[in-house]
Formats: sequence, structure tokens, C-alpha cells
Amino acid sequence: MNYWLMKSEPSVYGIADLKRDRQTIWDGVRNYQARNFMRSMQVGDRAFFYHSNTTPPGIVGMMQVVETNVIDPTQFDPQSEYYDAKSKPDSPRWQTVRLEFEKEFAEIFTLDLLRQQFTPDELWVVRQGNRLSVMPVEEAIALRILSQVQAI
DNA sequence: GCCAACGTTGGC
DNA sequence: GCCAACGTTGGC
Repeated sequence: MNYWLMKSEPSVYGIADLKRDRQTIWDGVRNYQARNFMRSMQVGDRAFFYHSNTTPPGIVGMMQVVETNVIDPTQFDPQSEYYDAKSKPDSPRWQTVRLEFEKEFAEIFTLDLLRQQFTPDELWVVRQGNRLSVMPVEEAIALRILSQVQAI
């Protein structure tokens, strides 16, 4: 079982949306490194839900991977902003995962707090200029974060 | 809204 | 295969 961190802008899709939907396909990722991490995910892995582009940014909850190697349907949808004309149905470029809501934190674990507790080597999200939207989190780091939060 | 960081594209 | 131009991310 591995831990991950996945970013989303709450104005696009936030923890409240996942709580309502219970499950979601994590679509729209168009970065190869992020995609490769999602390809390596396994059922039962847990992921921190990170709110980006908001005040303050930070981790707001936990999700669980319930299905792997999901073809991102938006790549074939010309109406979607994530449409990829170069991706063909017989060899899709973009795979993702299905995630299930696990819990929402009583309080956001802010980026500022993460910076105070972890070095950029320990936790990639605190690296300056990091634009990666899916990244691994070491178990020891994940457990330190989880020991400091309460679920709603 | 600004802009630094940085990934991608495409001409050569 | 280099790299300038361009587009996007995301903190502030």
C-alpha cells in the first residue's frame, strides 16, 4: 500500500464534490510524470487530496484508489477541454484511477504548515515551483501528517 | 492579477 | 537533438 498526493483546484473539483459523489475518475491530467505515477497506483493505495490555487492551499482529506488503469474518457471528447486529438482509442495516452472518498479533515493542513515540518526532499509538494499534480508520499511522512489531523 | 518556474512544441 | 518561444501551473 502506497501513499500519494493529488492536487485539484476546489473551484474545479474539491473535497466537497468528492464527498457528495463518493467516487470519481481523476480525469484531465495531461502531464506524463503525473500519468506515470497514476499508472503505478494499486487498488487500496491512499491519496491526500490537496487543494491548489486557493487560500490557503493545503491538504484537506483522504481518498482511496478503488480502480486502476482507467482510460480517461475526456481525451476522446472533442467538447472537453482535456480533449487530445493525438490520442487514439486503440492506444490511449492517458490512464487514470477511480478514487473513493475516505475522509475530510476537520481543518486544512496548510502548505505553510507542511513547509514548517518537512523538507523539499521529504515531501515534493513543498518544493519551490513544483507543478506536478500527482506525486508519491513516503509512508513515514504520510503517517506523521495523519497523526496530526482529525476527520470531520 | 502578477509572474517565476517549468513542461511542451516545433523550427532548424 | 537543441533550444527559443510559448503556454500553463499555482503561490502569493
